[in-house]
Amino acid sequence: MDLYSTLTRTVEPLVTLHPDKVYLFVCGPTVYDYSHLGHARTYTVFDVLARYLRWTGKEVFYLQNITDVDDKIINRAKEENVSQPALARKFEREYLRDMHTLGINAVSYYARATTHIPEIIDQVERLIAKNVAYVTENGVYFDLDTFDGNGELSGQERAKRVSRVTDASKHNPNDFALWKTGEYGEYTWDSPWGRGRPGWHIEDTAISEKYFGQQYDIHGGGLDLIFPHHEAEIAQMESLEGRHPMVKYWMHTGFLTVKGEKMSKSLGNFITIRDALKTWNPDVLRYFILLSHYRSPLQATDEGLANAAKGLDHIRAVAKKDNGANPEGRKAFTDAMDADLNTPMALAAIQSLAASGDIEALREYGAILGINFLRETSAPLSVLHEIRNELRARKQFEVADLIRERMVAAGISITDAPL
RNA sequence: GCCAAUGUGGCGGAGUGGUUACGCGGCUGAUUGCAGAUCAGCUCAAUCCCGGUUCGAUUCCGGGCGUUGGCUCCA
Repeated sequence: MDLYSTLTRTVEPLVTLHPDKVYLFVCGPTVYDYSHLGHARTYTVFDVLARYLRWTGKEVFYLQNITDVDDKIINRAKEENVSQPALARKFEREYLRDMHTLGINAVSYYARATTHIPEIIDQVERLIAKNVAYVTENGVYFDLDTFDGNGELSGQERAKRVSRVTDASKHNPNDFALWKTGEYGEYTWDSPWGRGRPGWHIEDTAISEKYFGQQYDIHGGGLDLIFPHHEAEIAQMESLEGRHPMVKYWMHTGFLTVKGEKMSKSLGNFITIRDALKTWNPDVLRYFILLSHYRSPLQATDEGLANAAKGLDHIRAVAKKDNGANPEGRKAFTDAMDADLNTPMALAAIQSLAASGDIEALREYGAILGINFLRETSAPLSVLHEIRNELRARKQFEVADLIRERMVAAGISITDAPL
């Protein structure tokens, strides 16, 4: 399989550090609010990546962190007059529920920042010992002047203002916090530098180092994390022992936009996953997301979703008779997936598999994409269908139509064959 | 200002140095208790602009313009 890496800006064959094993780390959300369609996109993409790699026979350790200590959480908890842990746990639960609904189930392990404080403190201590970090009265900062590789990922030379904290105690405005001393309510811990809490970037490297070591295969996340977050991760991790690159394949998903603007919590233009699910079912959402390549921008519009719903319906309507394997169609599918996870092309292959009636492939590939391409026929439903057909055969159309009307109202589409 | 992504038909959205997927929509016919769906066929139609390389560029190179984003928390 070939993958595009932001680090080299090219598509390269995936060569993992250990044959047949893939270590995949994806930045999870900060749990201070409901997740929106932008999150749905990113996590659907990596869900499909992990499923596909596993399908090809690789053992995938898919690690995702949950940022549950952060300014946003502190502020939000204060606003809502609840404790930080209560707020974080609540939105973590909601996040996981949304993921479950969307069929996102490939993550091997979710790691909370707050349950890895000893690892974080340990990593900060080692960075200080390496003389790449220094202690001030406000906390511990990373000394960016010691790291030559900064800017390699984002293309920004000598990246400026990595930290949002303007703190006179810093040697350089670019330096970012590893540990912030102070009292921050429930989420404050003792450390060699005084009570406080971790900086944003250090949690990811502490967690990934614990489970993967200092080098691993794929690091994913949204495009918005390249700078400064991922740059900072590289600086931290590669400063420990100088292993370079910390990660060879940096995968970044394109933005989901609404009316031409990026969907984000700060802009307030976001559509939450649960709201979207009121109108569209999870299969349609996944189909819509995979209809465009993961690095392209994707417009969230009702027309686009409706288009996706119709397209998926079409596949299900066509895929009826089992005509056996369609080797060209199968090869087209895997070729597309191998080509930097080209899901739009893979879905084109699905169309031809449906048209030719390769039911087995549709079932198998549907499991990779997390989409059911076959019409569901539960036992009660098929009984209902049988009864309707019997009624139609007896020309009792009034009752048959009533049943159809009710079923459609309940969201179950019906296709009658000619009598 | 610096950095990055992106710019394809009525719409969504791929690939490609020469014949441009796939879907949605549109049209015609078949089929049909009706609706829908399906089947056959059709139409339709696009590669931001200007240069360069080339027999030939939408594709490669250079420049420009537009859009979105990053430089502040963000998937």
